[in-house]
Amino acid sequence: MPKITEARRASRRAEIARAALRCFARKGFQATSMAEIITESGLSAGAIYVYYSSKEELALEATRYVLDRRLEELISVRGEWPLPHPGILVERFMTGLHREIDDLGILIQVWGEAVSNPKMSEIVRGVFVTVRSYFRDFLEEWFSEEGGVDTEEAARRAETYAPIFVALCQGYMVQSVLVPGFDGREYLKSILHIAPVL
Amino acid sequence: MPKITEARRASRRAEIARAALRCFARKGFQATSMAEIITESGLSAGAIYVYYSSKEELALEATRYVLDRRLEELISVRGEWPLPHPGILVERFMTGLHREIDDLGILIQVWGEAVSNPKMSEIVRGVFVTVRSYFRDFLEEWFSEEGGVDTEEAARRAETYAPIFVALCQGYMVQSVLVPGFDGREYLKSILHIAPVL
DNA sequence: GTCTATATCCAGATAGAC
DNA sequence: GTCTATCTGGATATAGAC
Repeated sequence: MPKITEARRASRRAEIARAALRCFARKGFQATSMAEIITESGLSAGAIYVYYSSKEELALEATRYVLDRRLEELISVRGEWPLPHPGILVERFMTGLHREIDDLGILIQVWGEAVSNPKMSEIVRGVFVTVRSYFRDFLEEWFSEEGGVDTEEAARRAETYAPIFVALCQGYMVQSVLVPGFDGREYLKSILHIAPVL
Repeated sequence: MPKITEARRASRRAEIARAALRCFARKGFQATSMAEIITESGLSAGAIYVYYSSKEELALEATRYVLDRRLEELISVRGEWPLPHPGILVERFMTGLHREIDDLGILIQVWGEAVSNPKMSEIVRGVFVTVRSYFRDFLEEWFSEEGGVDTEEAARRAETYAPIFVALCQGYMVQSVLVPGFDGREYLKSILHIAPVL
């Protein structure tokens, strides 16, 4: 049983997770040592292990910490009128990302880690599916309102095109991290000129 | 000076690189130990270190090995008539990928590694830039032939839209690796219905 | 709860016989 | 060139004082 309040414990955990994230962003998950996280956090080995039982648990919690905050913001952009072009959603999503995460590289690293780590993979998959649902729901409305098709056809198209918009977000992230000189603003503008039709 | 022929040496290096890649695909770069690579290759520690001076050098060479083969194939799809929709290029690229690399996950892991490893980053950047040039050149032709615009405008649009098509390839890879149930065929088909316009 | 000090293990890389 | 055996450093995680 803990001798501190639950809130204090949660706050300490978050503090440690943030320190770990800064290290992970610099060197990646595997290449970051506990010693580095300990230094970055300003605490000691003993203290860290009171809150996290292993480096892996810490990595997973830190990852959830970043991704979940991202999703909260994403969901807050619904119910608007008139419906903007779906590309606008990509733009907002990316702008929000830049505002909250100074280093998008950590996300690319998380994907890489997820490839060989089932727990990480589950976290990532959850995020992708949520984002895809979000685009699907929006597109369904959009096709209904702007596309002049019945609801069934709108739903079908939405289901089909949602992964494309997810991909446009993912591609933005990859290129903004790994291609020096990538012009994000131009990229986002171009998406607005791409219209899904059938 | 080597006591074996250069060809034999290159063949051994490639053999080791392939063994390393199989390990990397399973566990990622950092999590793979030299002991695993040694076992997978069927050789011994001493033998490996004759051909590669460090694990890092081996990882870089193995990465180049995969990516370069990919690019060769990509470049072989030029000069066709009539010009197909640009989305067809994405389809061909992805189909080729699946044929040559059984596990696309290794590519996602390479991106993640590249985030914190400058040498890896340079390799990846080179590939992305090459692919982007390829799409740019194709789009320039395509806008000229099909878009009914002058060459200058065609060049401008090509430059603008190329990163979008690169992103569609990247997004395909990410989702096919990390989203169970991702329907690649449907995804590629949908791209054909998305027309870039200005 | 937090610290310092350390046990324990396993990694990458090398030495030297063959 | 290839092997076996091993050195050496640094990693995670723990013990025990405060």
